[in-house]
Amino acid sequence: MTVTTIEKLSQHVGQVVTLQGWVYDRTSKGKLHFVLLRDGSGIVQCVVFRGNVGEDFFNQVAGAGQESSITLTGLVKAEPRAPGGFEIDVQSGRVLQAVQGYPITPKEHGIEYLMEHRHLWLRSKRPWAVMRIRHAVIMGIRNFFDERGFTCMDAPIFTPNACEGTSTLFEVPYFEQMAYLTQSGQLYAEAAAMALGKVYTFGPTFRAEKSKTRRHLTEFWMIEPEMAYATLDDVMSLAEDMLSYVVAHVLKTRRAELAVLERDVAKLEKIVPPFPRLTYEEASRILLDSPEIKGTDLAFQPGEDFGAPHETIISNLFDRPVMVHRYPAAIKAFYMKRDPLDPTKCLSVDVLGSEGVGEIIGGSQREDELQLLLDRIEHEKLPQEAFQWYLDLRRYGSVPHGGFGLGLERTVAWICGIEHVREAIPFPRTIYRLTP
RNA sequence: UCCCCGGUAGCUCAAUGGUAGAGCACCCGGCUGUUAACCGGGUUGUUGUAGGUUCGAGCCCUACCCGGGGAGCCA
Repeated sequence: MTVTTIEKLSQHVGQVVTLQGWVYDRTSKGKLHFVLLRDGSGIVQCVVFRGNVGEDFFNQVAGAGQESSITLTGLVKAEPRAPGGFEIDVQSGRVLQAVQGYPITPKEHGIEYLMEHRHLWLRSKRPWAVMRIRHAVIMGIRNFFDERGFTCMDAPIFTPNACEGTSTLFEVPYFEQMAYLTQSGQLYAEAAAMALGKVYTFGPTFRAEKSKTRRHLTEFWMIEPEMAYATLDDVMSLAEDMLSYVVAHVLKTRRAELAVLERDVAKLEKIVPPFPRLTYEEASRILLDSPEIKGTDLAFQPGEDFGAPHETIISNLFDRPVMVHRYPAAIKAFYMKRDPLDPTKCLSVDVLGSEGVGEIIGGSQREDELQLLLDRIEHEKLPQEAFQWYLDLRRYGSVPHGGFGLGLERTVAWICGIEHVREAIPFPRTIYRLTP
């Protein structure tokens, strides 16, 4: 007898197989049960006739509510009446645990209730699809960098100081001193790039910002490639190629999951290079002329950073991600290199996801001249002693280099077409949620 | 930190200041093709907490707690 998984059933039509899973839903009709069985790889309808399995097992299934653990053995049939097109004609089985009163029913639930039961909610179709796509995104990213000769070099999570100095950090006791949870692996990625040329970090990142929006988590995963001998153009090309590669990988391997989420696949199929590139100045002119916000509280102030509504306006003009580059240096981080053609600007880029989802990537060419970097650190009133090791990178063999940071959950949310990043991570951490 | 919204049965929600309700879930019975099954019957309440106003508060007032949406900041 073959033990298999639901996603492989098409290879077993006409055979007797055993499935190991849980009752996703059941409807009973006198002498038969329709058991929707899920096993993590998918969901399949199993038909249990009293005449085929015997009184005993039939009655056990009758008492097996949602999420009862159960194994079923039966004949795999192609069956157009069944959801998914396949069906198991059950011959025997075993109820490991009969469950009554599973808290998440097929009916509607509020988000608070679902978040409170996230450990169980993960079993439902929608989180299942999102998590499978999240995995495909991660695999796509790793394959992309691997194919391009990047080495994964993860940065520490305990850090001695702020890397950008501005964001709020989580402080934790570290023996006799205080440490901070990392808010970016970038400075370490720069050191790694000087050692291995092309590298990326892939790890959790922590921001103690008191943000309460659909785009924010206090703990999220970030991918940060960094390349020696790279310019801003190289950084933008890398971002464009990587996003296209990842979307193509998801389209190739996660069609069923996108269908569960009712994602408009045609919109994803348009995500191919080249992405539109706008300078900050060009984007500013669009915003200043935008009738949507002209004269309102949201009106754009030249020289300022873009707010979320501004990003949405720009992103909605295109059918693929937009790269906005050369922001004013004054509103960007100290390590970003000035534009030699306009020293008020820096060689930075933000990539705004399509369909108005906002920023998914922030990157730049880094300042590689020691003195200019020292000037910036002083100007920003950052503690110079904390950056001595970082400054060494400019003392010993400094080269032009750059990279970016990609927010994994924002990317997954964008590809899945879901509203809120909290659904793009298994156990979200937000300002008011630390459990489960 | 600021602005807005919410908290009533296990869940989703109703309820002019005047007896706290429905659907679903759950339990019992019926049904060999269900897709959120259907039909009949049944069980379910510290109205977030603490005060206050009132003859009378789920409803009005105050404070607090919890959550949701947004701003700022960011990925």
